[in-house]
Amino acid sequence: MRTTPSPGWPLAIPEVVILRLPLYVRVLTQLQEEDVEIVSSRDLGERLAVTPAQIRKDLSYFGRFGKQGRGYNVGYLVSALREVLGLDREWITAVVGVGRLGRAIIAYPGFSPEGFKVVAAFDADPDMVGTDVGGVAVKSINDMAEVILREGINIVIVAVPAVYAQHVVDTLVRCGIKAILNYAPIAPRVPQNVRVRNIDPVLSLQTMTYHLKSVLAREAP
Amino acid sequence: MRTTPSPGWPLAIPEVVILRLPLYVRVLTQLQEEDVEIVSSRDLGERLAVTPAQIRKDLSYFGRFGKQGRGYNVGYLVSALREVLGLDREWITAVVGVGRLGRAIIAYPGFSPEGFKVVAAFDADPDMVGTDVGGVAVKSINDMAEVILREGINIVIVAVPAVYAQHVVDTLVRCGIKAILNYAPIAPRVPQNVRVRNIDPVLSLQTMTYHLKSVLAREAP
DNA sequence: TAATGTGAAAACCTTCACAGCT
DNA sequence: AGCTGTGAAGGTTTTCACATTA
Repeated sequence: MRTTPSPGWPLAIPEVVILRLPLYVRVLTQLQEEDVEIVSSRDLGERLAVTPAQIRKDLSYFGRFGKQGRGYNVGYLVSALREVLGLDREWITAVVGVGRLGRAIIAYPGFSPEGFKVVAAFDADPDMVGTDVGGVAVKSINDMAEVILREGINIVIVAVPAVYAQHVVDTLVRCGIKAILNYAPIAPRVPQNVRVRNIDPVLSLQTMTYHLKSVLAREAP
Repeated sequence: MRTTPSPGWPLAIPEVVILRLPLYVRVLTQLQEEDVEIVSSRDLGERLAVTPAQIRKDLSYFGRFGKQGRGYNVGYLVSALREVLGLDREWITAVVGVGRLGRAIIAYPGFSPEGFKVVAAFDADPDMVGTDVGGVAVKSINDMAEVILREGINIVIVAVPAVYAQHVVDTLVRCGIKAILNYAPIAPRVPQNVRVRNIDPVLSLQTMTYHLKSVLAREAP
C-alpha cells in the first residue's frame, strides 16, 4: 500500500517506509543518549537487522540527511525524522473501556514520555462513570462525542470486549476520530481515511506457531 | 521475506501469507459460531477488507479446500488452517517479568481459550520469587533454563524493562527457545532461526501520527 | 578513503482473468 | 450460473551498484 499521492506531489511514500521510521527514531534516540554523534547506514542497519541500502532509500524519501563519506549526524537525523512523523508535538488520546486491560493501558508509563497524553477514559458501565482510574476521570460513553471535541482528542485507544468493539469504532468514526489503536481481538472495519492499528498478542502467537511446528518436528522426528 | 524453502520443497510460502492466516481462522471461527456452513472468497474478503483473489491465492499455498461453484466449507477450512498453523495442539508458555505489565499478561483471559497456556513466570527480584501471580508460581530467572526444559515450554513472553530485555532474550535463545513474544520497547537481536514478535503500542501510535499530521493540516490550515 | 543518494535491476507480492469443475 | 484454483500480468518493494561528494 502506498500513501495516496496528492495530485502533483512528486513522490508517493510506501506505507512500509512509514512503518519503519519509528524504529529508526528509537535506535537513534538511544544512540543520542550514548552520546554517539555520527552513524552510518551500516551501523544503523546492524542494530536493526535491516540492510543499509534500505535505510538510505527510506530516508531518501524525505530528504538528504547524510554527508557522503561520513554518515548521518544522529541529533540532526532524529529530529528530522521526529518532525516527519509528527512526533515534535503532543498528541491527546483517550481510552475507551476501563476493565482490566483499559486500566493497564492507562497505567502504562510508556506513552507520556513519547508525547502521548491520556486525558480521558470512557466506559459504558454507569458504576464506573465518575470514578478515577490512574488519575484519569471516567466518563460515560454517551458523552464521547462532546468530550472528544472539547478536549481536542486526536487518537483513541479501544479496550472494550470484542463484541462491542466494532460499535465503539463506528461511533469514534462518526466523532471524526482518524486514528484508533485497537486492543480488541477483531479487525474493525473503518473508512479508508481512518487509520487503525491492532494490538493482538494472540494473532502474534498464532503466526509463530506455524514456524515452531517445523522446528519441533525437526527436533523430535 | 519468504520462509526458507527446504531443498526440493515445491513451494516457498511468503511470510505475509502466514501473517494473514490467523485472521482467516478468526473470521471462520466466528462464522462457525453463527452456524454458517459455506463461505465464498468474496464473503470472506468483504469481512476482512481483503480481495477475494488474495484469499484464494493464500489458501492455494496449502491445498485445495474449496468446491468450484460453491465456495468453502467453513468447518473444513477452519480446521485445515488450524492444522497448518499448528493451532490443533496446546502451546506451553512462560512469562518473564511480573511487574505491572507481566501481571496483566498473566491475567489476560484471551490466551488459554486459544490453546496458549502460561505455566510459569520468572522474575529477577528475589522478593517476587516464590510468590503466586494469578495462579502461576514465580520462579527465579536463574532457574529459567531448567524450568523451560522440565515444563516443555515452547514460547516465552518477555515483559521486563527495556534495559534488561536483550539480556533476557539472549538467555532464552541459549535455552533453545525459538519463539518470543516481546513486550519490551526494543527490537531484540536474535539468530535467524528464532522468531520474535514485538508488541509495542508506542510504535503503533507513532506510525499513525504521520498520517494524522496531514489530516489536521487539512482541517485547520 | 568512506559513505551517501539514487537510477536500474531484481525480487517479491497482488491482482487479473479464465479454464475447469460443481 | 457460480466460484475455485492458478498461470501470467502488473505493481510494489528491496537490493544492487556506482557516480558523487566530504
